[in-house]
Amino acid sequence: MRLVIARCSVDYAGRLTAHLPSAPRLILVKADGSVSVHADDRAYKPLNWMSPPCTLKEGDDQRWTVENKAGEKLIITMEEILHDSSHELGVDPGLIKDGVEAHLQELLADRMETLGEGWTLIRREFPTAIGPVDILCRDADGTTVAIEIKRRGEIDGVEQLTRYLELLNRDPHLAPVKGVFAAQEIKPQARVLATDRGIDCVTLDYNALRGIEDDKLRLF
Amino acid sequence: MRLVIARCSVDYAGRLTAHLPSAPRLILVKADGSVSVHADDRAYKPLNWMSPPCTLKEGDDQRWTVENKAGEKLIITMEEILHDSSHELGVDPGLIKDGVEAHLQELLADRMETLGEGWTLIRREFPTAIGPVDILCRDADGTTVAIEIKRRGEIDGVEQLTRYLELLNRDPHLAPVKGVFAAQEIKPQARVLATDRGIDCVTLDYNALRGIEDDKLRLF
DNA sequence: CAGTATATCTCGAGT
DNA sequence: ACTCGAGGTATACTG
Repeated sequence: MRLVIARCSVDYAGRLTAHLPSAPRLILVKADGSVSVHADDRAYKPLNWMSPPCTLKEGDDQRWTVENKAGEKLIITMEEILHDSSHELGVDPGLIKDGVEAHLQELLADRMETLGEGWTLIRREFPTAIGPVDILCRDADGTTVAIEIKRRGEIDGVEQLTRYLELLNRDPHLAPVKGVFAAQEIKPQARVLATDRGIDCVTLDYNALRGIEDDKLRLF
Repeated sequence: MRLVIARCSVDYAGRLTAHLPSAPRLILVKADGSVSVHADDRAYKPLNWMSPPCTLKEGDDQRWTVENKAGEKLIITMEEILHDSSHELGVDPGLIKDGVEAHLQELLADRMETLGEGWTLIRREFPTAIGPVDILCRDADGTTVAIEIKRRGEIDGVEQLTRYLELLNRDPHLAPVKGVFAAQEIKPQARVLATDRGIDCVTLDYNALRGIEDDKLRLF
């Protein structure tokens, strides 16, 4: 990892064209060849960047050119180098996450009765031609139910579930298939759309589901 | 801007919980108080971060705690400081962009005849209850047409246009309203869905549109 | 390789 | 404060 603090101007030409007028900035050159240009605010997003794989050519005229295979170019014109240091970091062991959609899916699949007495799992990630349905199950009456799970339930998720339901209901072995939209939080617009389409909405309590799971584990 | 290279472990507790085992990393502390943790790969996304506004408390036990108003916490446990430097950068003049959807919309609105002879603009950003339609116009027959413009046309855009068309066609003053999905590039699946719904697809040539515009400007 | 869904998405505009 | 849409989205995963 190379850290350069420099007064520079930057031009990007690729999916769009963009220009940064001259100012002092941080330029990060990483071991994978990627380059990013940061201002002194905003944690997440660089002002400009080139994702790997890409190659950096350091011209003798203070002009750095970073290019990728698609022909996108990032040109950094150095006007004054204020700091320049390099550091060996090695490969990062990576992030361990918890609480995402995958975990909600596992937890709910393990406790279908959360949705109602007598509900039973058919399978998780039920495959269809347009992608896997998060959970396919049966309700107490034996009716097939497709469940779409999101952390935050928005309109896109309802559209997605609608497409799955259309497809599943064409299969005479499965039809009729009902829909359940399950999320930790469901946006009002998504709820309205879902209800309008006869899709039930369920708010999932992540901590409660996890608590149940913990209790289960304690039994063994 | 403060640059710290350190062997550290990191814990985030907020919208999810996440843990980074001990390894050498770059920690960026910016003038707005934001903090980000970078590995030696990937230009765009930090391993971990806290967006502003937030406050950093540097404990005496090598433990940094960054917290925001929502109670999200980023805890960095420093094990070995390998580099630590600070730099004054000042406020960045900011990015100048060109070529985004807004510009496509302007260009197309100025040259409706790109879509066919006799096509006329009604208005850009035509307001509806569920949001503005990019362009509302009339074709050569006088039929109302709603246009959705994207840089890259994917399924979401077709769904969005479909919702607009449903709504617009309920208005007897406008109905029947046809749909046109216009983008620099249209994904095959989006094209299939659009065609299936009777929506025409148009590929926009940004450079050609801009060229026409440049010619126009040259006349004055 | 392309297509799809996710993201601590971020960010900005509009209400 | 909230919602909605756009992003050079990036990134991971699946066929």
